[in-house]
Amino acid sequence: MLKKERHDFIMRQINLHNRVLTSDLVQLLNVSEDTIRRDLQELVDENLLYKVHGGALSKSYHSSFDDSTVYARDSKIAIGKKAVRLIKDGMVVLTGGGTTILEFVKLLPQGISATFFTISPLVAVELAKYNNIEVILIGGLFSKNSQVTYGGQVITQLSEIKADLCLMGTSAIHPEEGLTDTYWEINQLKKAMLACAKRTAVLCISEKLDIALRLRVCPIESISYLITELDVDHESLSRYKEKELNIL
Amino acid sequence: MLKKERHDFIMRQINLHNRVLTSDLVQLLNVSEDTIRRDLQELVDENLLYKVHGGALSKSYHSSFDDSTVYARDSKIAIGKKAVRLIKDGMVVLTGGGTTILEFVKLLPQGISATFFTISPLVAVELAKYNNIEVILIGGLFSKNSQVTYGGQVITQLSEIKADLCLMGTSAIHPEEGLTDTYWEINQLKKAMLACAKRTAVLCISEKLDIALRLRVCPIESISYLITELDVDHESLSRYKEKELNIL
DNA sequence: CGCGTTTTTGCGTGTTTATGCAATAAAATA
DNA sequence: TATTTTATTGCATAAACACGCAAAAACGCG
Repeated sequence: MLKKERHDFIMRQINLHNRVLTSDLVQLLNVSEDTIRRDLQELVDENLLYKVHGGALSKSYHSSFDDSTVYARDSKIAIGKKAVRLIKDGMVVLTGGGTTILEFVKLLPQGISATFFTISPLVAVELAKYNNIEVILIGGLFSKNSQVTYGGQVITQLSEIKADLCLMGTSAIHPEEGLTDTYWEINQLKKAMLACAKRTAVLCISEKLDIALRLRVCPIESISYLITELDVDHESLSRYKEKELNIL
Repeated sequence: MLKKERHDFIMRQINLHNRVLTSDLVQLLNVSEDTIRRDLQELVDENLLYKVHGGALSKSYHSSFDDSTVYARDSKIAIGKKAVRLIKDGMVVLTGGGTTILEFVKLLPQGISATFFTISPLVAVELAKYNNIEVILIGGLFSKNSQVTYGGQVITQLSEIKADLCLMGTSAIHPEEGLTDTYWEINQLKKAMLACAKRTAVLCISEKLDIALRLRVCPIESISYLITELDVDHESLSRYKEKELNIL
């Protein structure tokens, strides 16, 4: 492999993941640490990345990333970390859209190998950064509000999928009313997603607990996992605990 | 073997594999290293390839070096502006992916009303910013490299679409060889896209002119519009003009 | 044809580049 | 603080390179 190609490879990794570990590159490229260090140094000289102890970081990552604008980002990261624990190698996972799911994707471990179906283009793009994840984007009408595909075509395609786990964000959850939503189309969509997965995990920041909206997606019993940023023993969750769903 | 033949051989290797090693060429062509180096140097002088220590790389292989700063952005905006002129209210348009298409989308006039099918999630997200554009994302396997959906499912769905216009980016275009590409899946995809649109516009920055890659997508006659950043009367385009396709 | 010129090619020599190794220093981690 | 991990530095080696030279081939032209 030519040096230039190695540099390109490194830059791709950086642009993709915003970071690289020296040790990873040594393995991936099959060269000595020294070579990688020299490569990184040269890329630094060209002003293409930041070098840090253990690897390198993307330059753009620090300056221009609007991660901060995500509402309640810390909570969503906490939720994401818990959700990651549910993912095992070889799984077939179906995900919805939304910023919580997006944070979850960013927290997946590098080497993970799995198949992901998703109705969210942004989630697909983020998932594509993992080499061993197969990404299938479910196509259809694209919703300007929720930034996911929806409509009959999506539901038809969902009906052909059999997933081990479905991860979905939520608009509202209530101990008695279960999962609810405001829009008919999204409601239908969620029903279809639930139907095609063995188990479903609901990612839900605490402020959406105990709310019931107009349309019912499913009773609380249809959900396998409820993931919030709260401690498992937090009192807000007590009424959900009684319902025998796993709380993370 | 004549020098010219050797040069052609080298260029073929480059277009095929995006790279060549000096040592390989020495073996394959049975000449001294010096000769190969001289050959490569001459090809560099003709602006046909990129020379690096150990061999040479294709010029069109800009890799995916800088994701953050779109390569040749100005040219792509110029192309985008021209492409916008083709879009009329009420049209059904099919688009591929790539940065050129993305720039085009950003340049669309606000009020425009149309239906867009696309295989690119990023394009879909961008299109969603227009209130009167209906966006249909065609789903399927998601390609990590080209960031578009591909595969049998995509092609099946494409076959059910009838679009007025197809806009696609290009890897290479050549007056005799037509549209060509390196990857089988992308090749198939482009064929399917062409087949479902009445007319096709190819968005192509000038440096991709006169290049022929391994796999043929279609002859030049199947294309309706060729859009580059160059002036219509630029001499680089003269050989395309003869082919009676519209040049913008 | 003859003869000078240009082109092409390979070889020798010295230089530069790429890469790994080893010893040491610095940083992170426990 | 002790220990492990990661960095730095200098050095060695092999590969790749540049340059000049010379032989051979191709060319041009009277």
